[in-house]
Amino acid sequence: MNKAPFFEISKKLEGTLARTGVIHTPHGDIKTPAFIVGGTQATVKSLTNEQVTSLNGQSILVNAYHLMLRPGADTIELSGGIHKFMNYNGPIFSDSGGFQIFSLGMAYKKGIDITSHSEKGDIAQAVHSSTQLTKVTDDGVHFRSHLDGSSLYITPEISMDIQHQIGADIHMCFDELTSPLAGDKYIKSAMDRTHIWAERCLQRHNELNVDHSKKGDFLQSLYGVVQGARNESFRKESATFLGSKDFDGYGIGGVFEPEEISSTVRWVNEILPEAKPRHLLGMGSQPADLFLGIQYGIDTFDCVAPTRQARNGALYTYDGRINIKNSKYKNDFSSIDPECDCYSCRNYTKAYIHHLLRSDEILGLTLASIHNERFIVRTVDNIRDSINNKSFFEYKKIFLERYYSPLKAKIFLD
RNA sequence: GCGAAUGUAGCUCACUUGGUUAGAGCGCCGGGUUGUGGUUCCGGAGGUAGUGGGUUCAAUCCCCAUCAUUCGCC
Repeated sequence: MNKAPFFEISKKLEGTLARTGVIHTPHGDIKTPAFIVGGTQATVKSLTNEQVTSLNGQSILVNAYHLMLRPGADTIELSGGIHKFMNYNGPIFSDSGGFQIFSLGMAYKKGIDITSHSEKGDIAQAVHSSTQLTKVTDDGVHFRSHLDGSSLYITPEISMDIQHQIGADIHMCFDELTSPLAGDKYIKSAMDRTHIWAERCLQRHNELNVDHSKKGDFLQSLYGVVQGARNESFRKESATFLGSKDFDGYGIGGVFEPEEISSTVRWVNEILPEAKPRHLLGMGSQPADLFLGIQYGIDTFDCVAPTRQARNGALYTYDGRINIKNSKYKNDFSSIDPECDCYSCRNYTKAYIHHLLRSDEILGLTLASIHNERFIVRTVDNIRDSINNKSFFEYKKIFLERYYSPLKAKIFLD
């Protein structure tokens, strides 16, 4: 069972952990650094795959948790795999669903999740809500479907079975995410469990790949997922442990704030094997995330916020974020950003998109999503170019000082 | 012309057997969203209770007049 080279580094930026390169997958290459477009339920909300491709999206990330609930992994397997099911022939990542089970899944649509509670510092509530609807054992996790409340059980092996049935190119290990505000004792035990689960995932994954090989199907890849919250020694321990195992790449989970990137992500990436790609899970909704992540060694990002924010009217411009639903745009017939090359900016005005979103018209979601997704994808593409031509730091300074303010950008420029 | 019903926030309507600061939904103004929450979440502004009298310690509420709207009848 010989796999082609999975990741190749092209250029490294001296004095940083940044690099450019290529991830080779059975469904095409990904030039890195790259922003992986969020397509949780086997669709990038409001966009066709052609639109994703035309805004230069190189790859889509789907979510095993959502897909196992609906339509079910069996249906996707029966259809011929996720690429055929959703008619997307580019590289596809799948997330294990660990995050949903530990945060979203238990309190879906109730405004209660670990992130929001960590913002409020409401540890008791976060811990309470995280223990109410899920039960973690060393073997696996009992939890309830957010769709119908039915009881479900996932182990690392079941997660790999599901992900292989779905059939993406790159999978994530089933991990246990902890609140950054949880106690060290719990963070440590969850991390240790995540490590054992990672070994179990890897073993099952390799067995499943043998099956694929026998059938002549393409081989799938697996990333280990680093945890350890904000604790430096835990993060380093996690990176050391997982880095010694034969994963194809690594996901970094449990990072919530851009300020954590220059600490947490750096600790981890200084240890992880340089020759393997690193994916920052769930981060990348603002330029600072992208510049810092790449500077500290991230190769790929995924984040649903650009499209979610677009659907709610928050649009990126080089001069900062605007809310297109504000009344001041009612009669503004200029494009969202005069420097933007996206389909929406080339063809439509602020006033029109303002009207569509206020009227709850479906096209508004599409035009806004195209703009935001293009803005983020282009920014990562431009950062990649800036590494190749060694202008990274100049580009970063100019971009961030303009997007935020020179004062605010300062915390990201050290 | 006669009779009836209804007039409370921009709109549609509540509540009050008469008693602190008259509420809701929608709309309006603004903010949030990071391993997905389109139809969402969080704030905020906005009312001389049609108008004028009367009864009462106290009226959006009871009474009278008047105006407006709607329906019905001549």
